[in-house]
Amino acid sequence: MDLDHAARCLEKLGHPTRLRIIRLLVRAGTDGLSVGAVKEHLGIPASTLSHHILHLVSAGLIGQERRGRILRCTANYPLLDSVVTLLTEECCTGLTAVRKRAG
Amino acid sequence: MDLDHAARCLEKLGHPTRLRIIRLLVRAGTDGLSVGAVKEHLGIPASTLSHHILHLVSAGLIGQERRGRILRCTANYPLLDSVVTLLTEECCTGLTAVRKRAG
DNA sequence: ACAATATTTCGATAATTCTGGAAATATCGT
DNA sequence: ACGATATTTCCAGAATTATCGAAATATTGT
Repeated sequence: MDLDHAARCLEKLGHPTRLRIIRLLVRAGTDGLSVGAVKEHLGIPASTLSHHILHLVSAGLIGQERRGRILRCTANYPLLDSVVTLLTEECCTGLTAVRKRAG
Repeated sequence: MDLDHAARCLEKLGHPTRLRIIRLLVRAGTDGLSVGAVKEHLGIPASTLSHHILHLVSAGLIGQERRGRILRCTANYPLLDSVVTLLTEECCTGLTAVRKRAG
């Protein structure tokens, strides 16, 4: 996970709709949710949703597995973890110290 | 820190140049760096840099303090912490469990 | 007032992103 | 084969973002 890859992931996460998709999928657990279920939850047009999901897939943030007509989406927990880790370690060095200082 | 605000922050962090700026400033500590110093480090035109810095300031990710001709930029550690926290708690619930399960 | 330094604003262009209706594709059950 | 369901792809338009040279602004020292 280098800085450019992290930037690409953060860019994808940095859209309200996509962040909602990720939140849904993360909360859905390892079974994930179908595209249709996500659509119901968010109440947005199918094509718009499809585009956003494609963004997330392209960055590897979610995975997909087809089960007949249904396409199941799951959060890529390890990758999300890597992004958070880089943001914490690479970019937030000293954060702990600052927080301690601030109380 | 609601989801929309987090998305705005992530969007700003999701650009290679801006992520480099943040990394520089975080590593520079609470004293931060001047715009010129950042420019030297990254080697990009002043106007381009200025725009990116404006993005980061607008999201509150960095703060600025003028000292004569020099404009000192500092990372907003608490905000960065909030973003990481939201991404972890709100969007990565179950991550620890998954990791434990995976070994 | 002037020259030098630091940074922003202007202005213009190119590129990318977002959105969603309509049509296409894929799969299923009958 | 057909109709229904699930999802994507096509297409277009609107909006936003990225880039950077040139000009403008602000500050300092002399």
